[in-house]
Amino acid sequence: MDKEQTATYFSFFTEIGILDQLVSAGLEARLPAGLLMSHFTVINHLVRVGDGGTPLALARAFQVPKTTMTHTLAGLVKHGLAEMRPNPKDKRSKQVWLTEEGRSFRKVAIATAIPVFERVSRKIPAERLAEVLPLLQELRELLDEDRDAKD
Amino acid sequence: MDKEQTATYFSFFTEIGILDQLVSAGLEARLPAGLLMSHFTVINHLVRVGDGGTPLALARAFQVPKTTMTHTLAGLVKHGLAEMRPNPKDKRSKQVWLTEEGRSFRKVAIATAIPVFERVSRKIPAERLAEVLPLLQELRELLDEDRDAKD
DNA sequence: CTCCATTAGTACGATATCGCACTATTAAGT
DNA sequence: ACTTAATAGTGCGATATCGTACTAATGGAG
Repeated sequence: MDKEQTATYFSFFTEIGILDQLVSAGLEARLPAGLLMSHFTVINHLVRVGDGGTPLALARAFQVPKTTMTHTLAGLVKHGLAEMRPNPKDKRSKQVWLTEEGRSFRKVAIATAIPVFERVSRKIPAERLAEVLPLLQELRELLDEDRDAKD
Repeated sequence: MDKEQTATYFSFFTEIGILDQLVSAGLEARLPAGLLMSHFTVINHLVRVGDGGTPLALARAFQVPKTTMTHTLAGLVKHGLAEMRPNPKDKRSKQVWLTEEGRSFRKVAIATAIPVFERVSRKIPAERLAEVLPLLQELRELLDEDRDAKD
């Protein structure tokens, strides 16, 4: 791979990182006290993908050590946003379920971001982002598959 | 803003977050022991924007508390990747300068990512990312300006 | 010049994240 | 069935990140 191509990929992912930093910091500042981005992203994942999965599955989905997920889930349970149930199929394991509070928490959190979206939309309408979305999803799936690669 | 537009913005930023998570976790796993993503991103920023700035300026650039930046910079100094000098224009302040080790560390770190870029390039050539890059940069600048917004 | 609000950095305690080691359970080989 | 390897989750100690409070220096008002 030549230098220019490498630079393109690297610049792209650098921008991704900066964007995530800006969005995460902005959203986290609007969350209720005691709740962090990690809590929100887990809740969001459970809504998108469906709940009832195991803590370990969540840890893998987020590329995070399972001990970290244990801690994050404990926080969600403490705030009444999720509940842990024994896994009937495996006595070692558990299931993570959203509560109603968890689902409404997500809605409220997203709602707080709408003013930001509106300011962005003056310069960048939703259609322009929608055009790019498939590329991002394709890229995400590609990197997801690539996780186990050795080098 | 209607529901569909909101969903588009939100999905977009969700993808951004997932992508960053995948890329960061992958790159961090390739860094030398004791060095984290925070160290790499600061080094990278210093190369891109130029060194000699103050710790506080870095903290603001990364949307991070200044105490966090103090800690991260201490790690860079400890590993010989950067050095702190007194700021001749302000005796309260300091300047952060990259060492040669710091610059070569960045090159090595980027090089370890090239295999990933190459696997991605089989499905998504650099040109397709280059097309999208201006949009990401525009979006980043927009969000950057929006930081101080009240609601 | 003096006063004092502001700013740059740090010390310190609290929480988040991580790696390692351990228990309980399951799965696999014989 | 028995033995062993692999898996799911947790306890615990280490480091990262964050919020508060502090010191030193700056800069502006009078």
